[in-house]
Amino acid sequence: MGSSTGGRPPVMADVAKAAGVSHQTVSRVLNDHPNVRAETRSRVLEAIDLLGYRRNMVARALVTRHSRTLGVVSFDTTLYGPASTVYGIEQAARDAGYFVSIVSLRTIDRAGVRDAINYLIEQGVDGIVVVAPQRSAAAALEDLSPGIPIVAVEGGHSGQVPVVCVDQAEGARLATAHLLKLGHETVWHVRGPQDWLEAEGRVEGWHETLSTAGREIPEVLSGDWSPRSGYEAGKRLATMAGEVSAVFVANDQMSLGVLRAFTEEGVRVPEQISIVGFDDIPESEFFSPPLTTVRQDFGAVGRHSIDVLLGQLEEGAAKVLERFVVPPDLVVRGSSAPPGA
Amino acid sequence: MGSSTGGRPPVMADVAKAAGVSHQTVSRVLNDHPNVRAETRSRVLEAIDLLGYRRNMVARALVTRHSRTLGVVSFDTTLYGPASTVYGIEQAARDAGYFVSIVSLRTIDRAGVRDAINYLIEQGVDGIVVVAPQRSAAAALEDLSPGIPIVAVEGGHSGQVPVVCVDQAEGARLATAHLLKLGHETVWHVRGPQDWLEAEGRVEGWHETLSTAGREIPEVLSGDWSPRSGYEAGKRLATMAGEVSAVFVANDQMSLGVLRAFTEEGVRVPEQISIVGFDDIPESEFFSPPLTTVRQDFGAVGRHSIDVLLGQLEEGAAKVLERFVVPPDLVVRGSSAPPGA
DNA sequence: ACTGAGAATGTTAGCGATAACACTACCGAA
DNA sequence: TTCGGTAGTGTTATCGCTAACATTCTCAGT
Repeated sequence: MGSSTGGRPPVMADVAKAAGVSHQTVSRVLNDHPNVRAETRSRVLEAIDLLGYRRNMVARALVTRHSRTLGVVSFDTTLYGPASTVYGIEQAARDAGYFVSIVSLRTIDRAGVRDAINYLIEQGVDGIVVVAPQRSAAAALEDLSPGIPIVAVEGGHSGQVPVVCVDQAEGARLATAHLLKLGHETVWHVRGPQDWLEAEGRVEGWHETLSTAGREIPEVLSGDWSPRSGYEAGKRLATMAGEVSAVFVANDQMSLGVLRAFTEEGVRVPEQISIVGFDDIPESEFFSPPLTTVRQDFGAVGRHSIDVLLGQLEEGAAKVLERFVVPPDLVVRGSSAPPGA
Repeated sequence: MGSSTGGRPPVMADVAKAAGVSHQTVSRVLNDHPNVRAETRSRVLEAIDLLGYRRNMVARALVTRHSRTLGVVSFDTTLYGPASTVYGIEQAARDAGYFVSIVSLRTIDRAGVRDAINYLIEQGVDGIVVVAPQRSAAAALEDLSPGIPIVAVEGGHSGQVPVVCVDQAEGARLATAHLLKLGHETVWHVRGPQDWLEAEGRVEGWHETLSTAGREIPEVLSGDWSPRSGYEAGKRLATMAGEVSAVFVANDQMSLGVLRAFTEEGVRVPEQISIVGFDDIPESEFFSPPLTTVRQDFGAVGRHSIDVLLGQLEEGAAKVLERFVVPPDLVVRGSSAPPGA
């Protein structure tokens, strides 16, 4: 590749010299300016190819004040939900011609989120998506230095930034109503961890559906999203097998734990107890029995968050603080059936 | 925040004026140069705080020629393996004071990988980690424009770049030997997709262990990592329940599918057939029965890849092209037992 | 008091690109 | 012929920072 540039990678001036034009003309070719003669353009392109020239985006970003890079702040991208969301965001960003820089927090707290955001701003990102599924993370969005567009995914309606999220309460309503419609007297619930907004939303939808239907509202069991915590909840539910006929579990991983506990305790699903999960991870279809669950469209969440972000970027700060809600779907499989079936 | 900078974000010169020093002194404070009087330093820091100044890393990168950003090229970061690897890389990079820019490919082919790498180089990353678990991706590393350190994770020994990976063959040996030791005559295998190096490595270790032990080598079944493909393989294996007593499945998701198929066909695990998986995803412990599997330490892979990359960065190109292998572990659970137990 | 070595600070010159403006052709209309 | 408009190109300034060198200050040793 690079010849006659003395070892160092070629810069625009080298291309200009090789093509016999000014560096500005090279810049025009690179940026598709209309006022360049076709012959000149091809001569420049030839020189670029010959020298193996690559534009220095850092220098470009310095003068244009745009890096065409977006920042993403997330939490534990090993979990299916966050991983899928981040993937969706990355794909949507790239389709829009943007790069993605990721900061994956180990623990989420106000300071961590704020630091991550500052870190990204220093790096010169044009906008930031914060995947903030926890109350404490959402809170961190309250005290923000303005000046850069931010979108929260799965965050609360903090009022400070636009939010894109799946309608958790609606998903819980679908799940609970499905079980009631099958004929169950009431529905038990294994909720997610306290600090998570998604867990709250699911409790809310479940609670609302039961009370609207005038049903008894059982004590809520708690988990931390992990299969193990579901297993523990399942052990407790198994001891109450007489009074429990249907359980709405706040995610699929915990559902797996509940199923395992039931299997160990000889509780048959769905004959004795029906189970509905949440997320529709790829494994759910192959649980024993296959899990009825609520599917979230993470790809849509990613795309919308990028849409909103780029909207802010292009239309300036005057943009309305929207709240974009993606509807979930119920996927019915073998883990739910009429009581005593 | 920012006052007296006329609306625009403050720059170093603004801080300098506010502190009554030159911008160079501000730079020195920011870069922890020794030759700054303590009193001056604190005056500068005060001004920084007062103005809400944030250093422009883009300008800094332009002059230092280092962005302190690393690029990661990956494939389908929704899968547990890649997601965990990327997470490990990101954490290790941040601990080392580096940012991470991610390009997540939808499909992996030579052109895609090369474009992604060029894309990242243009962006000014200091080095690149390519998570290239497929043969075609590894091939893309052959024809590389040099000039920037690259490390392959899970890639083949292409000879062009250093590689960090888990010893797949060793994991397969552990799994197969475990089943033989339990007393099984031979071990069947459900392999991963053709193009994947990990799938090849696992086949290799399995095959080698069987032939070393002088056992018959059964026909290999194929899957694509998905639970569904495991399910289909499981259906076939169930029809041969008489002659099959042990199966080594190339990942945990497929193992789940196999388990599901066996459950449907009334094949009991581990009484009739033992199963060993690979990966140790968080769900495996709660399968029915809990899955014996091979654990990969993705965190270690991430850390080592960053180590190698930074090593290249700091010690120049003279670095040896190493191959760093992380050993896997066997995790014994309920899905494996002596034959006919 | 004088000197010289270092510490502490300031000044100038880029990094590699784009923006803004200046300039040269060339065209058709007056 | 003269003029104005526009397509095509070049020149200069600038983005915000650090490197390199220049300068001033401080203080011990004579």
